Amino acid sequence: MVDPAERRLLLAEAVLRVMRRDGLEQASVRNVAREAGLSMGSLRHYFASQSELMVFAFRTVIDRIELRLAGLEPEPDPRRRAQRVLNELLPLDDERRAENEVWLAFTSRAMVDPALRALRDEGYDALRAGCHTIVADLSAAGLAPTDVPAEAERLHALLDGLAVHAAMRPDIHTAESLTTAIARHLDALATEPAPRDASDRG
Amino acid sequence: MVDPAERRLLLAEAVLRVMRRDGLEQASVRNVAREAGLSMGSLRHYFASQSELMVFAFRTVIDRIELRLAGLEPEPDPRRRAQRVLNELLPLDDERRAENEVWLAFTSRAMVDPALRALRDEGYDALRAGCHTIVADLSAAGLAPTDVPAEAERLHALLDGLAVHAAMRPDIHTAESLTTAIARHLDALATEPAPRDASDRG
DNA sequence: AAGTTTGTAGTACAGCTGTGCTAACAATCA
DNA sequence: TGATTGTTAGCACAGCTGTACTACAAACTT
Repeated sequence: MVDPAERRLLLAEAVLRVMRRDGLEQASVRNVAREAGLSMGSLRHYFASQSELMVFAFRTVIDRIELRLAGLEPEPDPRRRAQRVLNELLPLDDERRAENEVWLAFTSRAMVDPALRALRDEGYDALRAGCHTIVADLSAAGLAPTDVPAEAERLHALLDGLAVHAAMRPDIHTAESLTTAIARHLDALATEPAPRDASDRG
Repeated sequence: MVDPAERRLLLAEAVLRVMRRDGLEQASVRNVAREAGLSMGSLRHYFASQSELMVFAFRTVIDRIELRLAGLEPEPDPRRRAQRVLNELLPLDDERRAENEVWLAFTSRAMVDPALRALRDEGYDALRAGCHTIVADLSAAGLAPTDVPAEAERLHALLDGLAVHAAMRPDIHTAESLTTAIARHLDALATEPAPRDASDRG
């Protein structure tokens, strides 16, 4: 007998493999069951519907990312801590490249699938909060402007933009170029710590 | 009799409507034909395959964006020109919000659909080139750092990141907040025109 | 030991898909 | 006039989809 929770994980991983190889629309109940080496009936024993399976697969990805972040060794220097956390979120190796592609597919699907929307928003909020913390710490150390919410939003957008670009053009956006891009942004934040006048925008 | 080119456009617009309302996977030959008020047979007269229809619909979106950019009135001041071009690329109104959602769906699909990949890369290259031009002009006027390729990449990622965020959370990312975010970035570029030392990154 | 729950498999069903095919109608040209 | 071409419609086909259902074995409970 296999642990049910473990079997659900195996099925979630089968979903992710199929999604990455053939696209989200190929992640049918049949294809996922075959990928996992199970029958349709078995799969349905663990997930009552396809939607449930998809939600669980997405949740698995989110959990994995959060676990990795929580496992980072403590780093007192805010600049180095920022770089490490952000590097952990970028698709620098194959495992995270896969997660990134899956994230993109789920994000797109969540535009029209209410069940996935809540999860997507959860991931969005978590990433936004993480960026806020990073910028707040940098700002407190004089390494970022004082307008923390604005800089957090900018960092968040930059991070997701880089992730999308890396998914689209993995040949151009190598691990090194992504890391460098983030490092450059953090450097730039440190050189403009003075609050700017908000009256001459537009 | 209707102009064939015009009818193809009508069908492409039907694709975009269905995609935005029900998701890309609902943009089947049948649904699109019904949306356009035509029979399946008629649709197939204009597009020999579903792939052809999709590619044409994507191309329509790209053409529309390029047309809008080309129609911008000339603006001598590089800072204001940058802001205007970038505002044109952000999902600030309903029409461009629709385009943005469609772009996201196509981008996701292009991960596994070779026919769309070429178009997606074309759009990516065009946007990248546009960002490069903007930054180069700003840099020449002393309003941006001298490392133009790096800053172009940063601006490009920021732009796409904001677009993704706006698609995910249109309630948070209003037209005003998007415009402000870009304006703030352009301001920030102007305050750090000195080239930075590349040796202490990481 | 009997009964109950849990896991696995297989099948059936209605509904959708893309595509190929045929037929009818309109317009143009010889 | 007849013939050809362009346009619209509709159907048939094979194949896939999610879900419901039954059947059977293994494990656990009482």
